[in-house]
Amino acid sequence: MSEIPKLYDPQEAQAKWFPYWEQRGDFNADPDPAKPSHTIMIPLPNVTGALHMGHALNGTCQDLITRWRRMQGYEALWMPGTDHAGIATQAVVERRMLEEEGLTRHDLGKTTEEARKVLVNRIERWKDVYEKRIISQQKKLGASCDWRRVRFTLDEVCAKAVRRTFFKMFSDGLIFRGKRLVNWDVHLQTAVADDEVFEEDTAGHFWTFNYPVVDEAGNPTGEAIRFSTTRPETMLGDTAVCVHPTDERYTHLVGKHVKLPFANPETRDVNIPIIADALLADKEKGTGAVKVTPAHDPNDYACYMRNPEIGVINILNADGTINEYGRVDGADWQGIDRLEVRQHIIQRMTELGHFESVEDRVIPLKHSDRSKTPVEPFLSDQWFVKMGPHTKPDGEHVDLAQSAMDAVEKNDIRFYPSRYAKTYTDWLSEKRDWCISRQLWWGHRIPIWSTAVRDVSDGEIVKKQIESRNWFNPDKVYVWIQADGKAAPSTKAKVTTMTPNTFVHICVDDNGLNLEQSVTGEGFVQDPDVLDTWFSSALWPHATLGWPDTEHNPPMMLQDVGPFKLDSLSIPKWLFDLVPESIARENTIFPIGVKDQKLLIACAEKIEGSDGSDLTAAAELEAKLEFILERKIELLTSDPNEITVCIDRNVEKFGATQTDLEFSSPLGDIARNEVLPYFYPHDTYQGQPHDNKSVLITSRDIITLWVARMVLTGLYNMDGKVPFRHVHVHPKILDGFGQTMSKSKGNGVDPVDLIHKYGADAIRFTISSFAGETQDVRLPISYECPHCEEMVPPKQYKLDNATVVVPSTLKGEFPVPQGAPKPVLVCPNKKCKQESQFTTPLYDPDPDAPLAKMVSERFEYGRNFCNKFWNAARFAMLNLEGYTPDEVTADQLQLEDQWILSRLSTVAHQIDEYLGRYQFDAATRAIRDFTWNEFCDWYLEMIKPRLRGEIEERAIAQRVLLAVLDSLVRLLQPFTPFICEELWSRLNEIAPERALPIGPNRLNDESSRCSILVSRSCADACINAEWPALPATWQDTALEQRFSRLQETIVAIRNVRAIYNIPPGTSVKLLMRATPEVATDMQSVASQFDNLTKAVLEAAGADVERPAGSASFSLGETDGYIPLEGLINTAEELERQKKKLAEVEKHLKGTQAKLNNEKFVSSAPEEVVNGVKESLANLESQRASIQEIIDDLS
RNA sequence: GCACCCGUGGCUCAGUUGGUUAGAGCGCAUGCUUGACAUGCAUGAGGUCGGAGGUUCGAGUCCUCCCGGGUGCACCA
Repeated sequence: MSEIPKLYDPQEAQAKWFPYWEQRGDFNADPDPAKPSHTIMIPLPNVTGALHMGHALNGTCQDLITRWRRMQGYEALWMPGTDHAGIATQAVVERRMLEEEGLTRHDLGKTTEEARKVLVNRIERWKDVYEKRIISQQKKLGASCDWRRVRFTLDEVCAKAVRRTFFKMFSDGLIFRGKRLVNWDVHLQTAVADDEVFEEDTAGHFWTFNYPVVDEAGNPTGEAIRFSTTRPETMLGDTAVCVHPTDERYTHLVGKHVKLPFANPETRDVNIPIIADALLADKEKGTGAVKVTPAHDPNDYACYMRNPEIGVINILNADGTINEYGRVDGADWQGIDRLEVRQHIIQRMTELGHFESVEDRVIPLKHSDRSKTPVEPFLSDQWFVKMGPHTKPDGEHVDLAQSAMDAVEKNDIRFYPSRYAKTYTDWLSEKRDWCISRQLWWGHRIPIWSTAVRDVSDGEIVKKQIESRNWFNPDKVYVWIQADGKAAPSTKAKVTTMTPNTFVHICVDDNGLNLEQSVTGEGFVQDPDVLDTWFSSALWPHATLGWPDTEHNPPMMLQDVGPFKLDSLSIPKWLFDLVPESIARENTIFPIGVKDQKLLIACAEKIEGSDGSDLTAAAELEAKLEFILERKIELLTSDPNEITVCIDRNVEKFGATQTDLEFSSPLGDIARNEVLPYFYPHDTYQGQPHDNKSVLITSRDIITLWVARMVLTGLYNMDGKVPFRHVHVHPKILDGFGQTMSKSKGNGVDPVDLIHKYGADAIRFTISSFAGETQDVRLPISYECPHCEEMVPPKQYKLDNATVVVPSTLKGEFPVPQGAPKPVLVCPNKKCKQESQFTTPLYDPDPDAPLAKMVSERFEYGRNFCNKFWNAARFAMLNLEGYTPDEVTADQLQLEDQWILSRLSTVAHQIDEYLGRYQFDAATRAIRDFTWNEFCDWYLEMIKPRLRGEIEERAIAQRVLLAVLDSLVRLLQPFTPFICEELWSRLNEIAPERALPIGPNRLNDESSRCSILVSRSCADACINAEWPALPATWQDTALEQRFSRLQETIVAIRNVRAIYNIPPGTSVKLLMRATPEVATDMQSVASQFDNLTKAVLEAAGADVERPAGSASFSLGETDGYIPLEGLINTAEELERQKKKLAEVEKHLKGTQAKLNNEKFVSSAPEEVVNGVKESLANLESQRASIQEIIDDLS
């Protein structure tokens, strides 16, 4: 065996064991009817950027559960992947493009379609970089995902599911076209979602104007109606003035009109109605009258929906300039920016005498997160999914939101902690229709082709087109004729009527014909928009398992798997049989699947050319590719099926795409998707009852956006089956100031930096100790000086409206003045005082200069624990010389053995309970306390004499020690997998056969001579080892109580030793007064007093007298005396005892009062009363003892 | 405005259905250089559980109000 270093080296273990697991296929999960399944779908990270602490927490929880279930015998799938995150990713790439090249997306091609292709291409490259980085970060943390199954929301598998779902919903009439006010970013010329908008208080003005009231002929009546606005330019789009129906100032005007002072009668009505609407107008606010601009204000739009006769006028172009409605009476503002037009209008209104007043006001203005510019409310056509009750064309009733609420109501899905069910239900109960179209280029393009029918002859042409096309197949193509002004879809459209002002929308099923080619040029144009990112991520749980393909398992990606053995992969047997031996030789090549009667083969380790040369060397691979292909084909010409070869790392070079890597059988009856029914929650699998556990582990901010939508699409697509049974919501990680961590605040910590400093196990262990049920964890962070590793605390810095975090010892100014040097961190360590850069959102660091990383000392918790555990194992292994595996019987066990086994069983059961409720913090504490405070501090110390003793007692101690250590390594594997695998391999080397505690016998059954520990050989790897199932009967409360009496006594002796400063090497005498039973018990463990605190038990019994000049302690049941003639200061000892007495008397008083209270005695439960009585007796006995000592001393 | 969460020793957090003397880690103090571990060992100090009421034999735990911190959703002419 190699030497065991004193310090655990996490980096070495990480480098060694992750590739080991991956190559062995330990993370792989494939359907196995003999095993129950456990599924976790990763909350897919965005490819926008690298992972942060929140992801680390999220990943740790999932990996913990996955590893735990895997050891318990579940086929545990943790599905990895990433999200294309439409708007966020496109915005990042566009912003970089603009900063670095001065290009907008429109500059990328001559036509929009061309530019679109170029942009998407660029984003794809960005995605490749970050996807890789994200996956490598996750692997560094030890994530045991089935990495063969990595999915991306835009890949072909997900795209199929998206198109099928869209078609299904469309033909069910659940998808419709409607108007909606969006937040329009005039700078990026795109809509931004509500959650991508931030509010900023901006200095603005609050103008009051008036509109003259006119009579029916349009002549002024002399009256005017006053109103206020912060955006005067919207007057161009006013279509009404609104008052409250009970506002007596205005009731006589309702139904009359006002004249827009300078409106152009050629483009619009110049007289607009005065309407009453209680929801819009508020008597108390402003003048009580409000102008209505439906196209540019959400409330006004809602008012218009209630009063459609007033009409809508959109006055803006996409770039924020005013459109043709800017051509007004006496001026032309078309093409001028809205803010400039605002000034013109104020001036014009003033000239015409309609200005009343203006005041300064701070206005909360919505800004785009992406461009940081103000957004404009902008009315546009969007696609929606109906969330509430709906009748499908076939008459069936659906209610997507309701179905998702019911699933939680019926407990098909449970939230942990349960309070989050409320967030979920509250949001769903609004049943607000889901706007699914986004004006972006990066995403799933909406599979709709449309054309407008302007007049009757147009309609006839389109009608003939549709009817005559051979591509029209009612099952694959769904046509929706959207009549003017009608938002909801008609019933399944027959192409009969084709009235003017109609839109014809065609949606094609994924398996339908290629409409793009068929209809392009026929007047049909594909919708330019893409789908909301959440539309594809909502399908994640079933799409990644291959839905809607029922005939093939989802394809897998083999990436960087390295050399592996043929038999280590879970390949269906039938496929295995197909491989000719000549291909399988050297275990280097294995079949991947069959496609179009072609066998796909991957080779991994070494391919020999005919001349014996190694063709797998990376540099040579490409050049000799053709040769290999030919060679293999030639080799197999006797086979009726043609053979294609593909290589794991470079699939695409062989002309195969990811989707070619399909597991499918050439035999018809096996050709079905097994992965979906096995891993998606079903109660049965292959006709047998099936135990599937599945949990979604996520943070609370996406309960609505993501969790709710996964449930409703899951129920909709999967015949009413929920996508997961549990939802665990974990806390958020905040910085030391209590703010969320983010790049823009400069307080984001890169988990990889932490892993580098403390080790992955330490990070995992610390993180899981945070993950409790009460939300939000503060993680104070520091900058680490790159020169001397000094920790530099952060401080907050207010910058404009944002708060950023910067080092507290800083040289330089914020914001950085033009041309001035960037601020730098100055190390506060007097011996260092060197400067360095630091992570900040304020500017990019120079790549060459040293950078202070962000770390947190909190992770020493985990690091120290790992090291402690390492050394405990080290101690055990150093003491295993001469170990022989054999049975241990109950009567061979010492007190400490029985105790540690009782504790072990208790803790193992606790861990199962806690993990089952996702209480990671409690589980972590339990295993830590056991390992450190019980196993190390007491058990190891107590068996040291036996390990140095005679052969027989040494052998028993070794066996029990090894059994406990073995269980401990297993129990810790989910928490700290790397160190456990390292220890496991060392244990397998030293003691391949070791005791696995099993068996039903009670430890305290002295008459039993049955073996309670049975040796057996262990699994190769800890990751696959059996999870400890320790008999609950080993837990022995009485024994644990006996043991704590011993512990308390030892602590009391140590206390005396510390107080009187007795050197560690000096022995003391100990006398104990106790009941005969306790005295006997103490005598039986007398050697431990000597061992643990150098105290020699001289006497124990009921009649032991306190020797003069003794230090004393009283524990209620027992009193102890340590003769310290000469050492003891009588006055000090007296003082100490008096203090103790006062303490005891205080508690005694309270306890007596309780028992004197008749109501307490009569109404409290019996065991509580008995407990108090016991406590009283104990206290009284203590008081008596202490009093006696005091009398003696004074 | 509505909803949810949090406030426990200097710091970060536990505290199960109310029930004997409220716990831990870090930090602090004192003492430990020989074999598992100073990323360690031993001992100790430090808390009227944000405030005020209430329910109860009994409240850190339940109820009401208030104060402070956070989050989500709505709204802001």
